[in-house]
Amino acid sequence: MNKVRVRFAPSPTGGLHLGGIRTALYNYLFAKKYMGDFVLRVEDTDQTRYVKGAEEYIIDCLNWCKISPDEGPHREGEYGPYRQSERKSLYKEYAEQLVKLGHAYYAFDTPAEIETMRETLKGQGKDNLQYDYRVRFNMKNSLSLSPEETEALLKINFPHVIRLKIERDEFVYFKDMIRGDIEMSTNGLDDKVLLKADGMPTYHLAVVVDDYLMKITHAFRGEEWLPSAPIHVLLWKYLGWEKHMPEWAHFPLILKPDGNGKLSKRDGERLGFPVFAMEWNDPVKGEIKGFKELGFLPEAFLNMLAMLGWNNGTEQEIFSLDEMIDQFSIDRIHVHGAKFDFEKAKWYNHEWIKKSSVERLEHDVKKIFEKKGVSVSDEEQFGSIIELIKDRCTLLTDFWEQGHFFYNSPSEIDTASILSKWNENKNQFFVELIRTYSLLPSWKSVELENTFKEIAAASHLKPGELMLPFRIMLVGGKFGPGIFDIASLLGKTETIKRIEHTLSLLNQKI
RNA sequence: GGCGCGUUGGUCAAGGGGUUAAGACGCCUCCCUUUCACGGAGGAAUCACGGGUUCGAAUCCCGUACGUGCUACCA
Repeated sequence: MNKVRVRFAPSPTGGLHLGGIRTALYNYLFAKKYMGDFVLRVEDTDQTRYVKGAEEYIIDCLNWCKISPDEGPHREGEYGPYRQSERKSLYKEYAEQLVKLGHAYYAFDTPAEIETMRETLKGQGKDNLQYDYRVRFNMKNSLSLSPEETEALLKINFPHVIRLKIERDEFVYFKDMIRGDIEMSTNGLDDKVLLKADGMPTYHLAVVVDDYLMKITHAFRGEEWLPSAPIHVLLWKYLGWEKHMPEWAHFPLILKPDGNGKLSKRDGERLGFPVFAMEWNDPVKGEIKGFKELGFLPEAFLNMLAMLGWNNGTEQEIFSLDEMIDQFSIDRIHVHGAKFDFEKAKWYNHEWIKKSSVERLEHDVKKIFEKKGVSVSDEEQFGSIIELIKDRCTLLTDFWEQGHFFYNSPSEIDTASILSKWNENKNQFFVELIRTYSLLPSWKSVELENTFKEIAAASHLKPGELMLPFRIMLVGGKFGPGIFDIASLLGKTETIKRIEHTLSLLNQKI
């Protein structure tokens, strides 16, 4: 059996969204499972939609997700070039071969003429406005023109395209690895343009030629391609490559969480969640944040994406990339689309943060702190802080909210919550606490707690009544992990400083 | 409109003739915690509809409805 080769073939037209990454992921998983190659092919045949920087961005996203392609424009293999625009001359050759074989023809119609044809059809009450077997002999093409006329037009380089001649009343059969046997009539198909007037191929020609030349064994793509699959199957046949045709699989779509339709790039801003993997600097709309910037771990992002359309049949929901490679199978991919749920996406991230080691998180969290103007000097303390708070962080960015008070003393202190039940006894307790704490030989969480409780008992106060004030003194409000853990990590000097500070605030207010 | 593909709680889903129809997210209650989370225990909530086939259908067949995709010199 041939070596498995799959490809991810995005168009460099802007940010890479969820669906794109998932397609890349499934391709990657399949390739790695069968020790095959994962190829990146840039489908930049539409010059009008080309966006500068999009290609590099796509590669950056794949790298962030750790599903980097084995071959691509950034890493040439033996099947390059990997940009379709650089393969332009190849396609023409095959398109002309199809003309010679009688499966395609030159068409010289201007856009206006095609528009007229559609208007006429509409006028006749037809609702099928396609350029197909019903109208092609009335149009200006090498089928309706004499060979001499055609030759003359080609000679003066009259703008033209090459169209596939779709025969009527034929049936195309093919097998989809997810959906099984599929049969479609050619009657609904139009004579697709194969080669555009600018000499660039359309997707239909390019995908077949490139998959053949790049020795692709399995062609996976979104479900939106299913209706045009017969065109591709026909092309494989007409070009005489039928024996080399890849196996097909069409992935279900990712749908909008609210109403209807597939998730689009616009839905993110409308619904308040990211749709791109990473921040995309749109030339028109400016910066659009991605999952990365929002604080997602790539492991979680991929895990979430994988489960949106696939599972291994067990209750397991958390998978590492390696586990996914091990467990993946195309036939367990679902056949229907799934609505994207941002809440569930966050849940995956939370799970991944909880199970990640300090070593794994350190670097990312440090960058977030640095962005906020805090430079971490004590690595060991920082690690302990991460360990202490990671269970309460859903996003990486939550580490700041949960941990900033270790580095900055609270700018606002919720004295109101203390004041309502404040009295001289409590004040005395904290004065005594400062005195005792400052004499403490070691500064461990348990000892701090024991000492605290002993003094409370001696003062005839319930520790519970004192812990909330203590918490507010140290962090400013009613939040955060265990208060003695906080004090322990804060250190003696800082702890005492914060108690004194709040005490003086309280005295002013009484 | 035509053609294709779908349809299990609000969402993601397991299940493919006999099940009390798993599990997860979210929501609610309680426990733990004298903060908030985490964790633990419970709860509400589902087989689109109508016909068949069958002793028996969420599971098979047909129809309808609904959803979704395609119907470009875009991918």
